[in-house]
Amino acid sequence: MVHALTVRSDTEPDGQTFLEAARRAQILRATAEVIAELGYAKTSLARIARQIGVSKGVILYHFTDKDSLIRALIWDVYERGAAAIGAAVSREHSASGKLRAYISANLEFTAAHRLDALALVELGSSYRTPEGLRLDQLAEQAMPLPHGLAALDLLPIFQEGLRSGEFREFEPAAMGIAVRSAIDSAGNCLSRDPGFDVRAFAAELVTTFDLATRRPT
Amino acid sequence: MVHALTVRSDTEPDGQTFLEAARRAQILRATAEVIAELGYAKTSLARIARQIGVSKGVILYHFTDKDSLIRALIWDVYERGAAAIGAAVSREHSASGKLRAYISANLEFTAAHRLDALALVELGSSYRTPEGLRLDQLAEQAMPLPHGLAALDLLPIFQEGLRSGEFREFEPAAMGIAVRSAIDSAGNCLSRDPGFDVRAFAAELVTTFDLATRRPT
Amino acid sequence: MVHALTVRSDTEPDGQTFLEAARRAQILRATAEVIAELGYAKTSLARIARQIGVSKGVILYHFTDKDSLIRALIWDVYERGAAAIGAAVSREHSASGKLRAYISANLEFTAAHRLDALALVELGSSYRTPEGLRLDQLAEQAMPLPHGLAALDLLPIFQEGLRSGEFREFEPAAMGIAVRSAIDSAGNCLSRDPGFDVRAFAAELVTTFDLATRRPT
Amino acid sequence: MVHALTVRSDTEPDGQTFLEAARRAQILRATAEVIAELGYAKTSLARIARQIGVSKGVILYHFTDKDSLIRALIWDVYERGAAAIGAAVSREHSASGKLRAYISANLEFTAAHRLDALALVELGSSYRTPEGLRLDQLAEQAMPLPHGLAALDLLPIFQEGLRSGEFREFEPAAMGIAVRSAIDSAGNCLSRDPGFDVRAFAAELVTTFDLATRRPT
DNA sequence: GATGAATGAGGGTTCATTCAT
DNA sequence: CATGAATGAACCCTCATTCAT
Repeated sequence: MVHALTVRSDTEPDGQTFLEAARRAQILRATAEVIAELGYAKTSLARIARQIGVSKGVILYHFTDKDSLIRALIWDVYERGAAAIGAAVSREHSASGKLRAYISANLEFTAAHRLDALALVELGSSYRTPEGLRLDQLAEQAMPLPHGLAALDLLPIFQEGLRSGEFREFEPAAMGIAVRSAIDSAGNCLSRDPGFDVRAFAAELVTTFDLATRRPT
Repeated sequence: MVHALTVRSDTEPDGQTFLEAARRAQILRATAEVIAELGYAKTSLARIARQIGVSKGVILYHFTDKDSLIRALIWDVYERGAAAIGAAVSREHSASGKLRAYISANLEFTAAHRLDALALVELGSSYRTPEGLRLDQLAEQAMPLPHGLAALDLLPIFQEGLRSGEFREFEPAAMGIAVRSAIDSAGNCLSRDPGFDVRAFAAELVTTFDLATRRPT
Repeated sequence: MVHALTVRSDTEPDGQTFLEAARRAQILRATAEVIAELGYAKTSLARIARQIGVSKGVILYHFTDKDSLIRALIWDVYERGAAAIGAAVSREHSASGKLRAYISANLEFTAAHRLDALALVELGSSYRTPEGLRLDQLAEQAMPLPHGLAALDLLPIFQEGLRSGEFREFEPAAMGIAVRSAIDSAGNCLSRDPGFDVRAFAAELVTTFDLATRRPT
Repeated sequence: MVHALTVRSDTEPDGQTFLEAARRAQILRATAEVIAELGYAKTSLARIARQIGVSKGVILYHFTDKDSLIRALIWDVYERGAAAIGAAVSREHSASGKLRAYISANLEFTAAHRLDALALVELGSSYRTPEGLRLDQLAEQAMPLPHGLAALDLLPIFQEGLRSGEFREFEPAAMGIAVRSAIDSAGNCLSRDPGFDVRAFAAELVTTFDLATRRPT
């Protein structure tokens, strides 16, 4: 017992307790659940607390702010998503291969982490920082994002394909918008219809954007 | 004064005064302005009233509810949009022509009515009915929508093209999602970057989805 | 009735209704009461509202902020106090006469408006602006104060008496502190002991500081 | 561990450990620091704990209450102040000498222990017991105060001087208020202007109240 | 001795809504 | 028609305090 008190083997390198980390994870999960179910506008700390069955204070004990809670969730999902997508993309060597991998990996992540994906899409459209910035504007500047996030950027892929002649001539920015918005729609579809087949949808998108980008032979 | 209240000699066929209609239109416009500028979450009746320079009560006199105000705005924009788009689509006779017209007309409407389009996109992602339904879910069931809204439905176009063999084989629902989400993105782009060239974007989308849907020769 | 609706004779030149002004005054009074009784730290909007028997919202309807409510109270009392004191001081022509008038008028105001004086003293020591400034620091810079407030400044009186030789040599700033703090103490005394004789106290202070400042003959 | 808890071989006569006393002193000091810097209203246990770099619990382990912590601080400063002042006063034999000593010693203490003096002044105006009593009211009844505190009482000095004819006729209570409030102002001045010259101020006050009290020759 | 975790009361504030005028 | 006034619920947040470890 003295041992336990002094050695503190329950302290992690990053200064967080096991229990602390578990609580944070639990809260983040509950937050995603509530956002996915009710939408961000109706997501209150009280509602999140009720989801877990604790008092409101618990949340503010583990996260300084409502805002920082939301950002932690964003970061958390981004990080895991970017890692998966980045890995898949970098396994491919042609631009069209990378595009296919990008779409597939994105939707694979959506399928595998429905709740997170849903929450993120909802946040993408409804969350604003206290200063009024949207999630994507935030990503550009204020919030330090995981390195792998670069993997979420389509432009390098398009530029590579355009340079190599693999792709037909098109405006990369516009195509990027089309691809991303299609991908993000999957989350919405899922929330409307739990039976929505994300993987089938992925296959359709892959073909669609393959045809839309490839230089006709 | 009692006179004015009861006789209502200026009553229109549908039971609305001229002035009444003007006020409603003014309020709807102000609502769109505020939503476009601040986002739906920060759109309060007080803020809308301030936009016009009247008291909050005015709004609730003309609209029973905040919710019914929002629905009226949605209906209003839908109606005008659907009319324009429906007309453009019906001028075409081939499925691919209709698809091109659909995309162009949509974005033309966005370009011509930035405020309305912006507001509608914002509402599409952030608004929920008191029962928790989203705009599109609402469209499907609860709210009686203008007849012309069917014009917003892509599926008939796709089905026609698939039946006639003009289009390659694809899943109409998935393609519909891709097209609609790409179109709706224009509103977001516009709100983030006022200089965003909607018509150039339209041209890109037309080509993109033409290539994506046409049966390869 | 039509008359009443259209003419709106109840609107004052400054844009405030009679009723509005009355409510504001009532709220200000209640605020002073609560501050005087419980101290600023325990003065909450809820408590003030309860004092009047209305809901919290009423207060925030008439005053944007808790802070602006407090400032309105400060301004209100200052203005009336400064007017009275300034008038009394300017009726005198010698420096020592002005000092006597200054002390007397201050305490006369305290005696006549116990609640206000008490609240102001309490605010002087406990209130801080959201940025952390005290009342006197606020007076120096941020808040536009009534013109007559200059009347509250002792330094000109001391400087005049020193220049004319009417006063002995002393440090005006230090003497100012002594005089003001003695005056302000009356409020505290009053709150501790409702029977405290402010006017007798005033007479003592007049003599005390007369002796302390006059050039000995 | 159980051992350490039960045996307490390092227990002092008054039941306090050496370490215990040191912790208490450290906490009291931190409390004074925070109060002096932020004012009593913004002084939370969390803030005090952070000042030392410990958890909130530590404070509540050593002091049952926030209130008892504050009282302990008051007592502590009073005790030391009263000792210094009492000693200085008792070295004088004339009433006027004692008054001069009283003023000088008070401000000397303020100058020497700025933090403590500042905290005490702040508490004097902002602290209230849970029952709503102010510091001075508390001193009169509720809190057992160090014996030496009587040294802080001016009345005996005044009464002595009045009886002996050394002082002119005046109301001792009123004069006491004037003197004490002037002295206490030094703390405020110090917190507003760190460069405030307390000793010069002391000299001014000594002269001022000497003139104000002495029987004119 | 000390910590981290959790609670619950209360604070200020926003806002849709109601109502008398 | 329109306004001003008021309400009450909900929201985010702070903080003293309790408790198991």
